[in-house]
Amino acid sequence: MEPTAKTFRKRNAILTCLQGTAAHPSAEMVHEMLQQEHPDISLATIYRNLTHFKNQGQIMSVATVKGVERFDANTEPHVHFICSNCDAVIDLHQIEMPRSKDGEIQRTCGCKVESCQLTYVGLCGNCQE
Amino acid sequence: MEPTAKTFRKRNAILTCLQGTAAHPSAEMVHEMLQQEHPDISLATIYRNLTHFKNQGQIMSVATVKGVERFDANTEPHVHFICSNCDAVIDLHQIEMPRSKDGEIQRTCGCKVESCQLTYVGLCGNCQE
DNA sequence: AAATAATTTGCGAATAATTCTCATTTAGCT
DNA sequence: AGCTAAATGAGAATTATTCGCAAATTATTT
Repeated sequence: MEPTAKTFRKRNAILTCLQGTAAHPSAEMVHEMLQQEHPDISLATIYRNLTHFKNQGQIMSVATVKGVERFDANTEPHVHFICSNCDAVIDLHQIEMPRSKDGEIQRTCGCKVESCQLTYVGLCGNCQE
Repeated sequence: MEPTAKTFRKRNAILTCLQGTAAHPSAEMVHEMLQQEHPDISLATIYRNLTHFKNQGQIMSVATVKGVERFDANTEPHVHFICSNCDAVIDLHQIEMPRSKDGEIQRTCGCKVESCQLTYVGLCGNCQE
């Protein structure tokens, strides 16, 4: 069965939601954001599709903030900042990722690198007063 | 009340356990590791003391792997590798942390950096066959 | 050393995030 | 329309973590 425009309406809504936000939302946040458009969408559907897209490589999990997983439709490696007060997850596009050390890691410990995350933690502008 | 040798026997056992391992264990893993020494120790005590030490800055949470928080008694910033197959958390002492960009982050987005984590994900030596 | 106060602990219940089951719906194909 | 496969909703189940409280341990005072 080939996917068409009408297929997977809610599934697509979830991906579109993620692509249209910079908030790096959790499953619950996506659920809330979709209430207008799809008031009957189930939380289970959100979770199911988030793992689906994650497996497909269309989204990635960028962090677990206070026990809650946060997602990003931008799968290009980039740096994040997490506010330990308000739990905001913010892109730091200005900061560049350190150049890949995959070869060195493979050589020194035998580990095969597939991805890399650089995350700063602290207080965002709002939470500093 | 001043702490003495006899005080906080189980509390100290938990810290010692963390200091003596490179496994970056979860609460449950610490619980298992202490079974010999303290067969009656409760999981709640592990959790309580892990948060206690974390608040004191004596340990830190280094990652959440498949929904489970992992701890490290080495609070010096250093790089980690997480195996997505066996969930091992490995120190990459050879790889250096990128030099602190705190000033640049403060300037560009107003965020005040308190800590930083660099984490590689992939397959460890054992899990590559 | 006994009495008292403060802290830590064990146990089991409570919470919260996530996953699972299964019946129902929806979409695509004939 | 009828058939098949995939997606969904609802609520139950699972899992990690926290909480409440009484009992135990340790420290402090007498």
